[in-house]
Formats: sequence, structure tokens, C-alpha cells
Amino acid sequence: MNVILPDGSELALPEGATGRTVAEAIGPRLAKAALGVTINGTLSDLDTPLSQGDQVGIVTAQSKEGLDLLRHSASHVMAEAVTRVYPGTKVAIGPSIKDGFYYDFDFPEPISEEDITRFQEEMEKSIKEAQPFERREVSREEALDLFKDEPYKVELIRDLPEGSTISIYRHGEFLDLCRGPHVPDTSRIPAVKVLSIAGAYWRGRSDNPMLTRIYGTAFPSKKELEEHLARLEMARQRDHRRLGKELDLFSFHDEAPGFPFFHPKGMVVVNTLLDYWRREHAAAGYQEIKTPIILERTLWEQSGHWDNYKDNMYFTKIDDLDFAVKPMNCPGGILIYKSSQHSYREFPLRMAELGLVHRHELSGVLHGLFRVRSFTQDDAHLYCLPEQVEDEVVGVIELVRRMYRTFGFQKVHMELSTRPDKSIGTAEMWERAEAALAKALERLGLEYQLNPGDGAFYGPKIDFHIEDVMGRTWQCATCQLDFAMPDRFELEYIGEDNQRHRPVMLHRTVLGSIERFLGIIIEHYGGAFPAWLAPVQVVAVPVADRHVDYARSVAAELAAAGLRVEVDERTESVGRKIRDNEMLKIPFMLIVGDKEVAAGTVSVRAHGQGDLGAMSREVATATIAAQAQMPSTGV
RNA sequence: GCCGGCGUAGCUCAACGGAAGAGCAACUGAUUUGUAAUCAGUAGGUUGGGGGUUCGAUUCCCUUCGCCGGCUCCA
Repeated sequence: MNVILPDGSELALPEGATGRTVAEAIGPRLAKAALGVTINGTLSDLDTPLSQGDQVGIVTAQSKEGLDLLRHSASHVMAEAVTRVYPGTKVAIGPSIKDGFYYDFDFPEPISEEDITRFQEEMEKSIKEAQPFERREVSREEALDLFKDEPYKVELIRDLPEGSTISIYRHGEFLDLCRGPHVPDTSRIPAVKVLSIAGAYWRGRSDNPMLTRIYGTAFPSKKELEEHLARLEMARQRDHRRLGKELDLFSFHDEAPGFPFFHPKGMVVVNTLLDYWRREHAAAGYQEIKTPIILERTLWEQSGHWDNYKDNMYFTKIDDLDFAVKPMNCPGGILIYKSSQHSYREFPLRMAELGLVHRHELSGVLHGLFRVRSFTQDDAHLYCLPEQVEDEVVGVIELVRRMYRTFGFQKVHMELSTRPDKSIGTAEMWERAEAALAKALERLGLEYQLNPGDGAFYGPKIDFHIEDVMGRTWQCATCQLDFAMPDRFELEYIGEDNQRHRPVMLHRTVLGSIERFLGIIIEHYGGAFPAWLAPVQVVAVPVADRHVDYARSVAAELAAAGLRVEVDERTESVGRKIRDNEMLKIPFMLIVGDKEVAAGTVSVRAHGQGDLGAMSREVATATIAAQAQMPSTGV
């Protein structure tokens, strides 16, 4: 019998260990360091008795499993605390999640934010008491009886097959239905914090009753908890809604909920982003098109949106005809495809559109630029032969990764979603398409997650996810095959055999939504855009009024070099002007006073780097212009 | 859409069933400034909208709109 220590080294257990608990077998020192153990690879409690030949692994809070153990145990402690403060509260479930845990409750009376402190205090009490977590196994019938006053638990137990054995855990007075394992006792949760109260549907279904969810987090030390709370605060400071206001990029107004208003500086960023996008797409062989925002009802009936997506669409009546505001760009793009006859020789045909779409999202889901009701998709539709699919998908993936790298998003999480239960098309079509997507990913040597059955009804897809500073992941890029549209619109091309055939159609986006992507990069950069994207790239700061003319002439040179430059002509102290421009996160400042005027130089300051010293005007202009250059395509 | 919270000056926030306030921003004047806040003064409000209770409502109640935290949703 061996124990594998966290550092990977092995420790042999004495012969007499069989039959004793893990804690006894490994001794008090190791037991104190362990939050749990694995026995033959399965996460277990420290007081589990050992069998002959068991392989034991020590789980500490430094591992993901250990952290989960800690947090899940903390959720039990929170449930106990909450039921102590509000007797009669019905408990639902309390798992560990990324960065913490939650527990869902059904309270006998409404609770408020102030209760968080009371829950926290109760939790700390029971942690101080070092109550051991005790595991017990009972029959399904026993469990139903034990939890007869807990309707949510009863529902969970009833879902288990007859005759199953059910494990329950007790610490102090609190008994919970739980697969386990847990930390040995409550004192092993050194740092815990109750964070917030929210609503959540029982079992995640919107037709179920709404429960009260309480979020918390736990860490192996107070220090790590403090660091986590500091990270949350930093993330709050970087919230794009806050920075959008501070940097005067965009705003929202009650008169148009969910529809962003872009200010001049925000438009500079958007337009620069689009310049970059157009250059990348031209280099990758895309043509750009533009289709109308309002199209007649009949088109949406043909595309299927009228039947499947009506609830999310905006409508209008013009000259007694029904029109819809487009929620997607494909039908319009398809009309362009159909406006001429196509040959296989044109393929692959790549038609991109920065399409403004409107979707009537539920009011509760709106969230800054991340979730809006009108946004610009960087859409493209690719028409090709079946044998070209793999190459085209490879091209899309490469384009996505190249463009993401430009913004420093190195880690992109990819998911391949396959045929759902309800789908159109033949099994053979799906198999071929899924294989082409998988082969494209494999050809590039990329890891991806497989989501069986998660594809759209009309075809399989690859989704690309990036993570924002708050740790939320956002789907930006997508690459989907579409079996539906070509049929519905009877798309054709003339093949080598001079016969009519149906083309393969691919939808894809790279940035996803320009608005959402802007929100993501605002947070990603903390508002301090790289020079090529910054709304104002340089500001000339005259020391006194008499230096304004010199500052203007310096600015004129920078503007002539294609830079976005301003002169801070306010009659304020130098310190004040520097502070204000730093807070606007302008990449470069050129301070000019008597010394600079006399020497014909500028004093350069870079955001976040401070004073870089004096430079000649020519060198400063050339240096800044070089740094403000749009990244190259790398093609 | 659902659960909960919040809407007070341009922004961040106080106060309170009994005369709506601060800091920053703005404006005016003075200062002409050397690498993250010069000083003084002035102005700024139908307390999101509507209704009700009350002698009196920014405060309490109802309603509506919006925002925030989640949930569901994101084809």
C-alpha cells in the first residue's frame, strides 16, 4: 500500500494499515496537511477505512480537487449557518463552483443583504467549533424519512433508483444529502466569505419556483481570500461600463435600453478596429458586402426565422407590407448569392458583412456592451464544395487565432458541437461535416472540447471562447455549417459536370459582435488601449501659455505623421494636466516648456511608464508613429 | 421574463415624515505653473415618471420605466 504525496513522491504504508482509516494510517502530520484523499483515484474522506492494496493520494488545498473539497464543505457550513439564523428554511443544493460556492434556499420569509453578516458570523462560529464531518450510508427509504421535512431533498432522493444506497453527511446539527467527500472537520476551512444573494430557479428550469441563492467563497488561507477579494475589486475598476463613461467612449440612455450610443472617442476605437478587421479579411480572401437592415416578411418566412425566432425580432409595417428588422445577416447575403449564377470555379466564395442586427433580448439579460439589443456582427458566409470544407475551416480557425493574438488573447477555448436530437439533414451529411470540422482542428494540432448533441439544428459548429478579466468566458467567434439555408433558398452552382448542385454554406464570425468585443478589450486592457487603438494617441502639454504655439507646431507634425493628437491648452498646472491625461490613459504625452522650445525638443512621457526624457521632435514623432502602427497581418 | 436590490446636481455619494448637502467636474476671477490635483468665488435639483397615504413625502404605500447582482435565455 502506497501513499502518493502532493509533491509526487511515494510513501509506503505499514502492513497493519488495512482496516484502519486513512487518517490513522498516514499519521497525524500528513492528516493535518490533507483536506481529503484519493483512494484508487476516487476522491474520499480521511476517515475512510483502507482495504488491502489501496492506492492513496493526498489531496491538499493547493490542488483543484482540494479547493473544491474546501468550498463544497464551506457550502454545508453556510447552509447550517443560514438555517440557524432562519429556522424553517428549506435547503436545496450547494455545490462548489469556479472561485467559490453557493447554496440554494427556500426561505420562510424574505431576507436582505444585511443578513450576509449574520450568516458570516454563524459560519465563523461553527468553524471555530471544529465540528467533524461524519459520513453515513442509508437506504433510500431511510433517507426519505430523514429528509421528510425537506421537500427539495425528497425530490432529489425520489429521482434515485429504488434500492440505492445514499450517503449523508452531518456536521454539528446539520444533516445533508451529499455524495461527499468533505474536509475532516469545519476548522479546516480557514478563510470563508459570504458574498452575495441572488435568485435562481430550482434545478435551473425557468418553470420551477425561484429559490434564493447565496454565493460565497473559501480559500486555504486568509491571505489568499484577501487577494481574491482584491482581484474582484480590480475587476470592478476595469468594468467596461465604468471605463466607457470615464473615457467618454459610449453611453446608454433610458430612451433606448440595450442600444449603445457611441461617442466620438468610442467611434475612433471602433473604426480603427474595423480598419484592422478589413485589412485581415482582404488578406484572407474575403469580399465585403452590405445588405439592408429591414427586409420583407416573406424572406423571413422562407428562412425559417419567422417560425423559429419571431419572439426576438422587431417588426414594422411599410405601405401595408410586413417587414422585419434583421436578427441575422444570412438571408440578405443569400439574396446576393442568388443574384447571379455561380460556377464551382468561383469557389470558395467568401462574402463578409459587418451587419447591424437587432434582437429583442429579454430585459433582464442586458449587460453593458456584452449583451445589447442591436449590434454589429463581423459575419461572413462561405460557399464551397464539400471537399473544400476542411480547408475553409482551417482558414477560419487560423484567421481567428491570428486576430486574437493581436489583442493578446493567447488562450482560446474551442468547442466542437455535433448533431442534436432535433436536426435536419441526413446522418451522412452530419458525419461528413463533423469529421471535416474535427479534422481541421486536428490538422492545426488544437485541443478542443467535444459537445455531443450541442450543435444547431441546421449543422455542426466550432465555437471559440475567450475569458474576460472577471473570469467570465464569452463566445466571440463561431464557425458553423448550415444544411438548412442552401435548401430553403435553393442555392445552386454549376459543377464540373455542367449539372446544378447545392453548395456547402459556412457561417462564421471572428470578433462575434463588435460591441461585445469592444467591451472585452476595454476590460482586457483596463482602458489603456495599445497606441494603435487609442482614441487619442498623443497629447502635447505646454508648461505655460507661452508654449502653446510650440506645442501646436509639434502636434501638427504628429498629425502629419498620421497620429491622433491633441494639445492640452488649459491654463492649469503641469502636474494637473499630466494627471488628467494619465487618467484618460493616453499612451504618450509630450511636455514642452522653455527648455524644449530653446532646444527644439520634446519631453516624452508614456502611460504607465512615466518620464522617458527628452527627444528631438523628429525622433519623438518617428518613435511614436512606429508604436502606433496597426499590427501587421502576419500573412 | 423571473428573484432580490437600487434610482438624490454632469459624476461619486450623504441626509431625512418637518428648510435637499459634500467632494470632484462645470463656470468666473486670480495664478503662468516642469512630470499624477494652485487658490478663491459662482452656479447647478419638480430627489426617474405617475398615483396614493399625510397638515406636510425625497423619505411610507401602489404602479411604471430604467439600472445593478444573479437565474433562465443567447438559434
